[in-house]
Amino acid sequence: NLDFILRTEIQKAVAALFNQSVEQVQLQPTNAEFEGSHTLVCFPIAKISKKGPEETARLIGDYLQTNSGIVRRFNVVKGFLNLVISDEVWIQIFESVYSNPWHGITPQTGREIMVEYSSPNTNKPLHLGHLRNNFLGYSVAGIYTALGYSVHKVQIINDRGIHICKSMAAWKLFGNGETPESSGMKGDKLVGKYYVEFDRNHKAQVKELEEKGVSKDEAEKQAPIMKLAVQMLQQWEKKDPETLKLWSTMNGWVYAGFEATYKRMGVDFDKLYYESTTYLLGKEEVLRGVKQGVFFKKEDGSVWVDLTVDGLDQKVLLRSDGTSVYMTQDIGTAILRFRDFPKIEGQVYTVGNEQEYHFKVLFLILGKLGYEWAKKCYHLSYGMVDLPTGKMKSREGTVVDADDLMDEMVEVAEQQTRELGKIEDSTDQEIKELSEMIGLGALKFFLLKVDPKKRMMFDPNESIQLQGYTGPFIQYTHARIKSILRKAAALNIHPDVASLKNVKTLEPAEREVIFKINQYTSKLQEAGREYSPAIIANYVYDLAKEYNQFYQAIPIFNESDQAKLKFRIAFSQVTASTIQKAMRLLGIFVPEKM
RNA sequence: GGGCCCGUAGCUUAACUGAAUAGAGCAUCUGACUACGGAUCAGAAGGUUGGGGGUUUGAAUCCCUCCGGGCCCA
Repeated sequence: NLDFILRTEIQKAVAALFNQSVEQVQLQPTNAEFEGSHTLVCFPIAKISKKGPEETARLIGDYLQTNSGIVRRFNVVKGFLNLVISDEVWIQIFESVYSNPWHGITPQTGREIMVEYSSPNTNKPLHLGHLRNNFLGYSVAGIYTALGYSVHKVQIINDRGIHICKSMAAWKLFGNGETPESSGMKGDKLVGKYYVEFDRNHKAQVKELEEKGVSKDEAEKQAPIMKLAVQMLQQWEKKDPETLKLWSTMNGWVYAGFEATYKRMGVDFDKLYYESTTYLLGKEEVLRGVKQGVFFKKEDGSVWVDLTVDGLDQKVLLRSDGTSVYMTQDIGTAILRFRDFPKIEGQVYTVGNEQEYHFKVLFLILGKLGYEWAKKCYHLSYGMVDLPTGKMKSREGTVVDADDLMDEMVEVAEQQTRELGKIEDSTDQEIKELSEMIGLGALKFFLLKVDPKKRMMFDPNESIQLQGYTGPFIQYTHARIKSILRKAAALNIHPDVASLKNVKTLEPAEREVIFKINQYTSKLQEAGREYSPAIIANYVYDLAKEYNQFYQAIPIFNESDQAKLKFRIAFSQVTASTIQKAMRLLGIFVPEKM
C-alpha cells in the first residue's frame, strides 16, 4: 500500500533530519493546480523541527527524493510538500492489482456480525422509507462481507398488535371474503387497503359520537370498529383459534407481497424474527437484573433502570402490572439472537434516527446486564426521506409506495433506453431486464449516495435522473469499457503482466485513474468503519469520472506502441472490474451494453 | 422542563475528522474530432459554509450565543 509506505518513509525522514518522531503524518491528495499526487502538510512537523514550515518541507522533500526511491520530484508551496511519485511505482501498483483477481476482497476472517434491516409492520405495504432502510442495511452487510466477515442478515417483523387487528376488523366487516386471488391484488396491498378502510370508518364513527357530545378521547375508544379491533387483540392473546387463523391468513398475504417486493429490490435475509414469538422475551432478564441490583423496583412494583450516571434519566422496564414495554422485548430479542448465533461479535440495527434514544438506552442496559457484546452493537441510524411537500404521512396519503416507485423508475429507464436506440439487436426481454437493472440502479444509487445520517430529500420528478452523479452514469461507463474490451478481443489484443513491464511513462489521466483504483481497499475499510455506503458511492462515481476523462483525452486504439496499447486495455479491464465490485457493494448490477 | 441532530451555489449534495483558491451533479450559458459508445467530455457563471463572537499559524469542521428546521424523553 503506497500510502502506508509513504508514511513510513516520511517518519524515517523526520527521524533522520530532526531526530524526532511524528505520530500523525498528515497526507492528503494534492490539489489539482500543483504538480504531484500526495501532499504532506508540514505545519505540525515544523513545530518539532524548530524550523519554518517551508524549510521543513524542503528538507523532507530533499531527503525523500534522494533516499526513498519512490519520490521522483517535489515542490513546496507554503507549508505544503507536494510529492511526485515516479511512474514506475504507479505501474507497479497497477500491476499488483491487475495480477490479483481477488483485489479488494478480504478472505474469510472467521469474524461474524449480524445486520438487521427492513423490520416492517404487517398492516401496510413497504414505502420509500423502507427502501432507504433496506438498501442501507443490505449494502452494509455487503461491505462487511467484502471485509471478510460472515454476515447474518435478519429482520424482525412486527406481526402482532393493534395495527394488524385493525386491518382484520375491517376485513371481517367489509371484506366479503376477499383474497389476493379473488381481487388480483398483491397481499400486502390488500391488507393495507383494509387498514385504510378501518381508519375511514373509525373516523366517521368518532365524528358521529362527538356530535352526541362524547369527548374525542372517549369517542376514539368507543367507536364500534375500534372495540372490535381491541377485542380481536384480546382474543389473539387468548389464542382464540378463529382469530389466530384470520391473523395468520392475513399475515400470510402480507408476507407473499413483501417477498415479491424484496425480490425485486434485490435484498434478502438469512433469518426472520417475528414479534409474535419474541414479545414475551426479556422479562426474565429484567427480573434477573433486579436480583443483581442493576435495576430497581418502585413501590408500585414497576421495574426501572437508573441511567442518570450515564447522563440519561430513569427508564421503565416492567409496568406495575408486570407487563413489558418495547425496551423489554428488545432486550430479550437481542439476547435471543446471540444465542442463535453465538459467534457474532455484534449487531447492526438499521433503524430511523427517531429511535436514537431508544438504542442508546438499550445498549447501556445490555452492558449493565453484563453482556460484553453490547459494546459492539451499533445503531445504523438514518434520516427520514422527505418529499417536496414535506414529511411522508400515511394519513394524508403522501406515502410513496415502494412497488410504484420501482415501476416508475424502470419505466423511465426503458423509455430512455429505447430512445437512445443503442441496443437495437436486443430482444424485448433483454430490454426489459436491462431497464430493470438501470431503473433500480438509479434508485439505489440515489438513496445511497447521501450520508445515511442525513435527512434527505426525494423529489419524484427530479430524482428520476439518469445523467450526472447517478447510478446509470456509472453503469454507462462500465458498458462503454466492456465495448472497448470486446473490440480489443476482436483485434486479438491480449494484455498480460509481462507487457506491463515495458511501459515506462504514464499520461496524467492514467495516473489519476490508478490513484483511484489504488484507493479502493482503503475506501472499503472506511465505509465499513463508518457504516456508510455513501463513501463507496462517492468513490465509484469519482473513479468512473476519472476514467471518462482519460477516455476522452486518449484514443486508446490509436496507440502504435504495443506495450502501451496492451497496458491501456489491461487498465480498462481493471477499472471495469473495480466499478463492478464497488457497485455490487451497493446492491447494483452493471450491464455489458446499454 | 430535559436531551439529541441538522443548516454549505437557485435545487440536491461532498469535503479523508483542523489545512492551500470549499469539490461535484442538476438547472442556465458556450464549445467538442470523418475517431473506442454524446446516458460522455471541456469551459463559463453561480458561495460572507444561517447570523454574531471566540480559540488557532490555519475553522464549514472545535467552544459560546442568537435565528431557523427536525426528532426524542417525561
